[in-house]
Amino acid sequence: MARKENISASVIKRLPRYYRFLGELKSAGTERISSKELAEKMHTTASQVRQDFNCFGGFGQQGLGYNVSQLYAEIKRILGLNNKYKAILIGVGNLGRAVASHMSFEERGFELIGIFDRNPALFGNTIRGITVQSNDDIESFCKEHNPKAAILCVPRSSVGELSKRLYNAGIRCYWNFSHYDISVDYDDVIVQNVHMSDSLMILCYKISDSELSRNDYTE
Amino acid sequence: MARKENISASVIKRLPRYYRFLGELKSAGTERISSKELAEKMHTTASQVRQDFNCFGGFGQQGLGYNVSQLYAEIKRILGLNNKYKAILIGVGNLGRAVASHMSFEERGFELIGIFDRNPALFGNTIRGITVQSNDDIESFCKEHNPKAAILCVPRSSVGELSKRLYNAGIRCYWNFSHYDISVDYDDVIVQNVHMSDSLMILCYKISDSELSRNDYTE
DNA sequence: TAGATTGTTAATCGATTAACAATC
DNA sequence: TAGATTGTTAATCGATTAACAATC
Repeated sequence: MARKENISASVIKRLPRYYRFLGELKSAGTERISSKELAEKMHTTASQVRQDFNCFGGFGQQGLGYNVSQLYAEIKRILGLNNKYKAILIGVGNLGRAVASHMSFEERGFELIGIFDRNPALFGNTIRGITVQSNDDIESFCKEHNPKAAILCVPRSSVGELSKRLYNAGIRCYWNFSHYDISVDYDDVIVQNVHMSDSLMILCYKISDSELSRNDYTE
Repeated sequence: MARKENISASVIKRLPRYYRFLGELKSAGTERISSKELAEKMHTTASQVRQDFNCFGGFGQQGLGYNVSQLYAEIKRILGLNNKYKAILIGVGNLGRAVASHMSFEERGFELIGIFDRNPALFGNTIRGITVQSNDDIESFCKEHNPKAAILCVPRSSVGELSKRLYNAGIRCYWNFSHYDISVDYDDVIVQNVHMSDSLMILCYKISDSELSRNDYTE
């Protein structure tokens, strides 16, 4: 089957996890795997595994299952990880520094080409061989290097103004760590949020909910 | 209506976002808001807003809408943010340091009571007034203080062994930043993942997919 | 009272699971 | 060929949206 027209967000969200598990299998030297085996490993269902892969065309062999290396390569291609989208990072607090220094951009389809902060004390520092520049230089830098994406590691209060500047400088793709909804301001942007606080609140909900249910039993 | 028995994950995921927007409205001095207005602000639908809130009982007034402060307080209660779950953090790299020093645990239902690392060079450092201790002391610390949750900011390769130790020390709730699926090992744990790499790969997918579609038009 | 907006039920839409013919 | 497992269609389940009676 050919690639489906519109892949649902549910499917896309699962792709990185498939990619991870297949990467492990590949490293472990496993050559073939059936949808049933993979589903058991990942705590999901064989039906879902097959449905997911078949959104992009059939990669398996009836009677034999899937070739691990081939499937791994296909998912890599589907995710677009062979790209080298130029990205700049803004905000070199602890979080920005963690992202800049430890994230494997090259393996995730990106290339970090610029780092910016508003604090003069940080200008000139290098992270990963990249010199931290002033936020004031963002526009000229974008004009010269045309980055595709911006990584926002600045406080919530700065994002409104900053995203406006980045938008005007031609950037339409954002990896947003701030507590701010960029997609509410623009509708022609691609935004991927990492809302850590939201995640912590959901953990809190799960814990308190589990305690509620426990009380239901004992009372 | 009384609280529904099982709240779906879809609804729960939206709660922190409601909480954020209502917090802003409250700060701005808005006293009442209708599901329609809130939906427009948040780029969602009035139906969904009302359905979501009605999972937990009716907080609105027919003809008048919702009282912002009251609704804010209700969602806070629902999320369990009034709790003070004791948490320990393991791994003081840049990411661990960012989380330890900047996350508003108190406003998210948690209290950070211990920080651990395996690197002796860090022992004795203080973050947020908390002294970094050796990973070796985790068991005795847990025995004494009984933390509810563990925050994992260690590399993927350490999580298998570490989560086993934490599990044996009685911890069942994990906020996991590592690239590792704890829930695959245990089925009586509560895990909330922040998989930053997965998020970056999804951004990559979205970008490359948007470029594919553009090519479809021009060809 | 009339207008507005909720709470809630019904309809629609989409995602997951089950089933099975195709085929390696 | 027989057994296994895919690709794909059909059935089920759940989530979202629409509609409207209840009521402030």
